[in-house]
Amino acid sequence: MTVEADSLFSALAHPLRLRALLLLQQEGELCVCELTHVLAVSQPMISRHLAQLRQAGLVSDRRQGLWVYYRLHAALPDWAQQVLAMTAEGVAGESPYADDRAALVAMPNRPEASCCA
Amino acid sequence: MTVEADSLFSALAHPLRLRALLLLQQEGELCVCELTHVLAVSQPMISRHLAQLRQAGLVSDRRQGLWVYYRLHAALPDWAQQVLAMTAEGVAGESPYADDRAALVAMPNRPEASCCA
DNA sequence: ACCAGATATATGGATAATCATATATTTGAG
DNA sequence: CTCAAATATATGATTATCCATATATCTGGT
Repeated sequence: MTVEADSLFSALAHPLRLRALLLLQQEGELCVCELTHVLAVSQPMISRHLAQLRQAGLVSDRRQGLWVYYRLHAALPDWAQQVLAMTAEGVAGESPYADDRAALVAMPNRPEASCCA
Repeated sequence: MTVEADSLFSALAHPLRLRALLLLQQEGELCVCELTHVLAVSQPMISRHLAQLRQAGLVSDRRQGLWVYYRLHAALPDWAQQVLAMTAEGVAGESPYADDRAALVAMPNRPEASCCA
């Protein structure tokens, strides 16, 4: 009941938020600078959309030094997580989703946090 | 590739379209008058949203006498159908989705087509 | 002619993009 | 240690764009 279906789907309705959520679903945790780079948008723009996702209760953020890391919210209902997982899998080969993942891997100077666990 | 993820999720972003699609997912086929009654909106309004779903390739329609029946499009990718099924299951107990199904069952004078198969 | 359904147009309200600015944290000079 | 600069992110405010609704009208089938 915490997260309504309406909130989830209006969040997913924007291409940028969809791409961001699918990335988070697959990567676990990403910082703002990574999302900015991969999605190739301005910093205020990604920040805006992340704020929306945060306010909708879909993601949670954590500050570590200069960086802020986002992940899917732990309280996301199971069905919602599965919706994301299924979508990620369904569109895995398509553009721009496949390119996003490639761009992430290719990104130089990623702040670690998950690189050398 | 026929149906993009973007189209699916922008369709789902409107509460009315979400409810309609979930009903179709569960019921198989419904006519416009049933959707109008259950969702309690004006005829032009439901017609407009159904037209959007049709143009997005999410549903197909079939005329039978006076009535027009809608169903999920047969060409919907598997993952998209699963997204709908999973959502339907996930919100089954919640409002207004549970009420919608109840209203459908309680509706008087439904055109048959699926009542006495 | 009557009924179910579809569409056109106009209007109001929400949503997004943009630029500028603000906050938090770290780094380095003195 | 303190203060200024630099970096990462967030937020205000404005403008533009899109989307939904309402009313009226049209079409297609009986």
